[in-house]
Amino acid sequence: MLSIGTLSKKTGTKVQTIRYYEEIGLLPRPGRTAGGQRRYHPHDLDRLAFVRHGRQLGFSLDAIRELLALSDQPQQPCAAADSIARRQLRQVEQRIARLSALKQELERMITECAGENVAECRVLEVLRDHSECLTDHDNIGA
Amino acid sequence: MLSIGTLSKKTGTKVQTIRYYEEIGLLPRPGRTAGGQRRYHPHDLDRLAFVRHGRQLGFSLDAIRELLALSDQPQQPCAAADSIARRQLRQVEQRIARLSALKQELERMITECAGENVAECRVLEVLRDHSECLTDHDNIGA
DNA sequence: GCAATATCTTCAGTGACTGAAGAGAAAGGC
DNA sequence: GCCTTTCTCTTCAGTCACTGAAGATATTGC
Repeated sequence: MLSIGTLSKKTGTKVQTIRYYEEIGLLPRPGRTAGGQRRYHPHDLDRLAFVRHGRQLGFSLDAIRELLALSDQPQQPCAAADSIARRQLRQVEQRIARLSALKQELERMITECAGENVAECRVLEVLRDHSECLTDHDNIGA
Repeated sequence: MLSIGTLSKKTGTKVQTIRYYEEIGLLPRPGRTAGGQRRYHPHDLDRLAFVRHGRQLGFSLDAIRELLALSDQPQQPCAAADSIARRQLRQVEQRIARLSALKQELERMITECAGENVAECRVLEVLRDHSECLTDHDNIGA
């Protein structure tokens, strides 16, 4: 039986985060001691590690919820898990593409900065200049 | 004199977002019609475009606030703007590095997925397997 | 038995918006 | 001038994924 602090240390998850996952139903409600403290099975540690690993891979908690539901039914075909992962991969690729464009623009701003005073500063000029504006006006999510 | 809707269309910013920027002091409080509707100067349009462009480059609103303050004082040396941009560049590079690692791991998950049923699904296996866990336990921010 | 540490609940806050409700203002057409 | 449609107003709550703090109680180690 593991305390919440032990789970926290073993997974690198803050105690409050573990309680938060419980609250939103990602982790089952654990048993309690006579005094009301949570006590976990090793099984719960695995589940939490799964969640954290998914987060580190950039999955949303909703996606992780789906993946957990899949992994609870081992007879299902794995196409669903595959498609979740592919969706995630596409999102990651999009973010990389967008960030690479930003990187280029930032580098250009910096290298072209004359270093004199703000009036000629390339950094501010780029931000001011509407014509160089990136044209996609939807998500920023950088 | 421009209505908030015109600003919204010209910059691709939602009306509520413009009001939000006003509320947090990024945009000055505009004049009002007799009926209480906001009316903007072209000057305000430029400022909003500056903000939005900064956001698209991944600057936080706080960073943009600093940049705006700099651009309001054109006699200052531009070292400050430069250092904000460099900081931003470093952050962007870090995000790209992290996302590239995620991309690799996701690709590996997907290509190795046998496609049979969940029990052998590589996607879920990777998430379950603690030993393959990325070792940095701090920020996720993907 | 006591002190130190861990855990409890509850609430509020973060960043950067977004959405909705319900009411009033402006604009265009006739 | 009136009517309808569209715009805008304020206010409040919600999003995501946590994070922090206050004040009280439990457990652990010595």
